[in-house]
Amino acid sequence: MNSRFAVAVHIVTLMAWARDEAVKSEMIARSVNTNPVVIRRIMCALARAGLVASQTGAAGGSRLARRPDEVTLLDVYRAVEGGQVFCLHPRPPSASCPVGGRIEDVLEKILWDVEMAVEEVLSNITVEQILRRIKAKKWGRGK
Amino acid sequence: MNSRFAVAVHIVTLMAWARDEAVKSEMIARSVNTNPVVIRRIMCALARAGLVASQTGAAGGSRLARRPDEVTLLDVYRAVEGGQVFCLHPRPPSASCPVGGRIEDVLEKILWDVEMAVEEVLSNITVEQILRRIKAKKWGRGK
DNA sequence: CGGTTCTGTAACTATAATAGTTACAAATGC
DNA sequence: GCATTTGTAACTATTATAGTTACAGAACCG
Repeated sequence: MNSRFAVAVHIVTLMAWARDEAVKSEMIARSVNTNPVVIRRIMCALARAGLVASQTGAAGGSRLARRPDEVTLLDVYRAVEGGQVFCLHPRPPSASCPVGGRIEDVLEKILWDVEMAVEEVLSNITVEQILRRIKAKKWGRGK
Repeated sequence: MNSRFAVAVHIVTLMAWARDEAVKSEMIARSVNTNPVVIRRIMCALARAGLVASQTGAAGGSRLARRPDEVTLLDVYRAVEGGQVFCLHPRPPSASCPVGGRIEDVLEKILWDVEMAVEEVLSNITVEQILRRIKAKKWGRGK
């Protein structure tokens, strides 16, 4: 299990919150409660996918490259997550067994269906919606 | 990523294939191409969930505890997989940030929706169906 | 220009999960 | 009683993840 997806959603939400203002990795790191380099690594993946744009130098930082309602969680998922939720056997099953020789094809189709179901859910949530949900939540300013 | 789910499906399929005959971990290990202890560990999880029944001793082995059409992949998934597909932040976000203080609730709901979608797909596939799909596949007896 | 402030990235460490392995006690059937 | 098989502990190897330090290069500002 890894938390890259959760952190990536946190990042894009912060940038949507900041509107057109550039956000620095150090500020994001404080909000996420981690190291700035961890943020920059994930940010880099988001930039490669064209979701955010970063600028080096003084007054640098990152901002969303698209409108928040044009970025879905599927975009974010694909940007930071390698591939599949589940994986197949680490070593190929025995080809001389009637089950072992054919199970991989069957499993592959099932894992594909699972993957599609996950992506369907994620594709229907935009960063804009997340921001709205956050703003709708009561917030007494923690400590 | 882990392959426990794939191996567990392989195991129950082999047992469905074997009908009422007890299958030994050593035979399963050959088909899966791994060590018998790896099989027994996963088998143990399946037994704890009531999906299979094992017997020690000579002429021992394991068999399905229910009919193949009464075991779904959701049962298998729940038996061998701890919890969620994705997870939240490793360390709690800053409570003093308007986004950090509220993002976890929002994310939790989303991850829940994803989990439900995965379980929905898995709950609609039975071991019986897997066995049928395998039998339907051409098989020239590998090497 | 020169200093300051950022990002991008390499390199390293620590931690944890997974899989694989050996070993053996306890259970079971013959 | 003896052979066989599970359940489980203990250990190793490998890998992924996260966290950290360090620094080159870009960009702004005076």
